[in-house]
Amino acid sequence: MAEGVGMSSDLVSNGDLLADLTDEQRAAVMHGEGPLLILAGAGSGKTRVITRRVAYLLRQGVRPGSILAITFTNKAAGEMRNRVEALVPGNRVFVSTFHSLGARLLRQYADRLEIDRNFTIYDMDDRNKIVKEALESAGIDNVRFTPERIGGGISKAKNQLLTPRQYEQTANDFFSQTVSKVYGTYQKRLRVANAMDFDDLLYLPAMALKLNEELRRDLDARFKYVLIDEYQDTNSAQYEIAKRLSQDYQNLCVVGDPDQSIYKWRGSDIKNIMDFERDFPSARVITLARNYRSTKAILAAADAVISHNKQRKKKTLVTDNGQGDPVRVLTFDNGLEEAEGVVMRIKDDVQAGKARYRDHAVFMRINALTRSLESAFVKHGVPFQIVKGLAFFDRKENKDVLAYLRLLVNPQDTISFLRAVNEPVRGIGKVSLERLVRYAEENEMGYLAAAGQVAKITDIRGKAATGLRDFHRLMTDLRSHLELPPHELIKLVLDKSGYRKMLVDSGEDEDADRLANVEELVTAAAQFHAEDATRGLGDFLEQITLASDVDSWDEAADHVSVMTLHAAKGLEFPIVYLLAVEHGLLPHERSLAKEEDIEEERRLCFVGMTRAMKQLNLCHSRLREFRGQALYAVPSMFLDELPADVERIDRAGRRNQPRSAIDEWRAKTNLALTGVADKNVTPTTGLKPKPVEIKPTIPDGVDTDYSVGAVVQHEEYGIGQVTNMSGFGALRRIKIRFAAAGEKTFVADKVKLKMVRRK
DNA sequence: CTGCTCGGCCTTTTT
DNA sequence: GGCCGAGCAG
Repeated sequence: MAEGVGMSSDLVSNGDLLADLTDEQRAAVMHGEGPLLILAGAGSGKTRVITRRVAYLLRQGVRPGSILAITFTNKAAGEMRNRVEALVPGNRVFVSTFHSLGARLLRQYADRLEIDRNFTIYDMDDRNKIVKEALESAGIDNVRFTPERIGGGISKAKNQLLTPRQYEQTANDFFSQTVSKVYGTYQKRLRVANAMDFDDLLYLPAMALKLNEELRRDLDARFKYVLIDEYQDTNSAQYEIAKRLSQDYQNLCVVGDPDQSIYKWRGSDIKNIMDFERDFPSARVITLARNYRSTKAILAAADAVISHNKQRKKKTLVTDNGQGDPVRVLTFDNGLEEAEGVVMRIKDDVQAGKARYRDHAVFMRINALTRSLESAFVKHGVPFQIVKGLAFFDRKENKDVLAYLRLLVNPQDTISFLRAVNEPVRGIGKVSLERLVRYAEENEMGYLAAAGQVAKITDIRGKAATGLRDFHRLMTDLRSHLELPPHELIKLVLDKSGYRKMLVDSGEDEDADRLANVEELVTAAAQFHAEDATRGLGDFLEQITLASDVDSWDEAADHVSVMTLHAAKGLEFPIVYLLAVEHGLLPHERSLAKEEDIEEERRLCFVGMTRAMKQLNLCHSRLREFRGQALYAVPSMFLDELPADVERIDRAGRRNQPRSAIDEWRAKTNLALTGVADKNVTPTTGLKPKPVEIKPTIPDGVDTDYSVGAVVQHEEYGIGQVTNMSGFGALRRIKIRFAAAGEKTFVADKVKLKMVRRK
């Protein structure tokens, strides 16, 4: 659940905005004009304070249009918008992330900035492809540095507002010099494709505000009040935007907590918050130190850890909450037992009536660790949602269809052209495409336009030539329907491109799943259109690309939430499990070289710990499987920093457990695990625990016991019959044929159905 | 020239 | 476990 949801007072509708606030909170809400810095410790009710402040300003007569509120995720933006509207009905304030704001400004002021407003937003995959092309055209063999690393370098440069030329001046090591060699080419390639990467969405507006005084003045006057949440995680570009929007009207209110700065690696600069008073000498500073979220035990533990950071202003969180359960450190033998142990504990809790599934969250440092958990959840029939990296829109089939759509909106889009042109197969191979690209570049035209002139490209003949001509005709035809609502257009793409036919004809199970997924893409677009019919295909695509991981998180459903520590920022849960608190994972091994990086890892740990309201469990294993290898894992240094009164439970996974694979191994070899932690027992000699056989079955318990043939009732479409089921866990899809609406595919976990007749 | 398959390589965190 | 590139068959 989001921060503050637990406080009933947030449900005040149109009532007194101030009555239930502390003196400090009230001061922050009522602060009039001028810069304001709110240093808000974890759990101090900051979201609530910003929301109330916006509502307060509105009640004071400030026009909604002159308020700009910046949040860290689109989800947080939506929530704030709704809460403000509940407090001050009829007032829609502009709440957005920095990136969405940037995209909006770029499109709105496209003419003044001389850009094409139909630009495509490139995600990291797209970015890396462009980097790769740039590396190739610069003749740099990408053996030394991966496109990802180079792309990261370019990203950092842009976040620091360095132009290719400026960056060149600062490049004094081999890596930066390599980055410098492709940075300019990279930008050119983006512009040719009429594409923006994530960083451009900040870089270009920041530059425009810096260099175009007229535009700056306009926007400063338009957004007289600017509020920024999570200010400790702003980078230089975001800082520039904030500052330039707050020169003539210095009503800039920033909220943050230096102890929760966890994005230094992507350019965020803790100095922005530390130096706020220097940037705005008239700033008022309000500190919110009282914590309303956690028990004393949890706060003491979190405080003990974070106080080991040297680069830090000392501060202590206090709470009136009770002492609560002791913080637990759970030690497991291996990752499998850890996953099972955590899931079993959660299940026990729920079955004992102590908590609901939705009260639990499991955090981890890296996405890869979610996999073992997923199996355990499925095996024990515990409902869960992984707030994850590999999301719905990242699946191949959806990316393919989205490539068509992007190319429709922006015919210059090179990456999307290359993705869509031979999917389904049209007999256009690598060589023909290289020739087409060369032709397009020589004639300074888009790839799609070049495909339209394929007759002029003498070295493309036969199948490839026909395929390209067909593809160009297809896109021309589809483009004439661009004004259709997004879902209609997607259907048209699926039919006319042959993509649907390809999946239907294939007969592979996997392709049936894919078909269900692209059908669901249609549903998603239809929903998008239903929410606001004024938004078109371009808006749909933008929303998908700019959506953050937590945006897809369903906080209302009764399931355990699983996510990375980064995604957990800003959330709170009664019971929290932190997985794999081990040296090399938290702190991550890539951070071990520098003390300042370790401090960021410690802040990350702190963020995770302070999400917990009632109970906090820190888990680690003796053995960690990684890349198919089992390695001995050392407990994290952060565990040593905990206060003495934490409860340490060893071999926590043995409770309620069948004999584990490692127990069997131990019995067989007659060795005590702890005594042989050295090289003569390698994973290949049998140490690697055999995974307990886990079949991807449907979780039992929850209402997912539909089967093909069952008759169900849907609240919107009425009675229907289940015609197909596919996938499992969160990915489980159910296909239902309705009398009136025809066949629809749903996510089984999400769809609300009433069983009419079992099969 | 195209398209499929197999094997080697890498793996933090994200808008 | 997943992606890319090399190698091979049509």
